[in-house]
Amino acid sequence: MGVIWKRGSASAGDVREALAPDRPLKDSTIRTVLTRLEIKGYVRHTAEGRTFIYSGVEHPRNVAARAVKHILDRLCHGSVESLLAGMVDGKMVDPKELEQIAARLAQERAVRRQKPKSQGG
Amino acid sequence: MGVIWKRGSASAGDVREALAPDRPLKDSTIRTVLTRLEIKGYVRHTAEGRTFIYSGVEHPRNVAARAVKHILDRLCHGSVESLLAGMVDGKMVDPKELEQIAARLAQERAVRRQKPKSQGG
DNA sequence: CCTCATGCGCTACAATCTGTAACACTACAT
DNA sequence: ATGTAGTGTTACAGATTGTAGCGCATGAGG
Repeated sequence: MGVIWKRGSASAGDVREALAPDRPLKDSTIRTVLTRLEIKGYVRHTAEGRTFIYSGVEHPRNVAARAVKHILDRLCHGSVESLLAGMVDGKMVDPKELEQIAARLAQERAVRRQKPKSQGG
Repeated sequence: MGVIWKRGSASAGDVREALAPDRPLKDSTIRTVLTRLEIKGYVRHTAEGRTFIYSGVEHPRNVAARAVKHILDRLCHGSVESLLAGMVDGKMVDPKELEQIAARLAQERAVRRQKPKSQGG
């Protein structure tokens, strides 16, 4: 997945080359994994000539968001506050920074509300 | 895990009873799972007479925080902002609410700084 | 002391997931 | 026709997960 996300899309060969320094894998290995990922719905492919080009079905950020939601529900009774508190506690985020991020996010939303018919998406 | 976290601690029997309505499992099944959890370090037990009382090693909130950190690193290049943006996007959190939470968290930290020698251990 | 119920340790077994790969077949370039 | 790159199919070991049986020890009761 990493490789595909980093590059946007990639063929089996591309993935193989990208991974090669770390893990010199056989061509078939890569393809097996790619196929499995596709079966699970994480990637999709289109044929470019006789070569399959794989690309992620979803933005990693969305995948992340869903994963976190899952954690949230299972481990924090759905409370975002509890989760963030835990992260602050574990020094994974700085509360000050968090405030700024939250502010930016809120403002962004506000802007989007103001002009909801921007032709994006 | 859920049962143990909800109750703080529990014996195999307790867990079994708690789970029974949903999934009527054999006694040995529960114990196997509990043992496995212990091997993996998620729970710990103390003997109460001949009965083992299991309790979680860590607060679920900490477990959650670590899990999220993992996601953060793998899927968001470590950017909290990206993650939260994704969650706002997916309507998992409200940015307004996020601001409030961040504010509370920041203040909480500030307070803790001010009187760092509160005897809470 | 003998017997019964309760709870533990150990072992088991199928299903699934994960990592790795070989082999056979096809299509394109020469 | 031949070689090469790329595909589909199949395989296989190790780990994880869900579920459970069996035998042994120990406390309760007679």
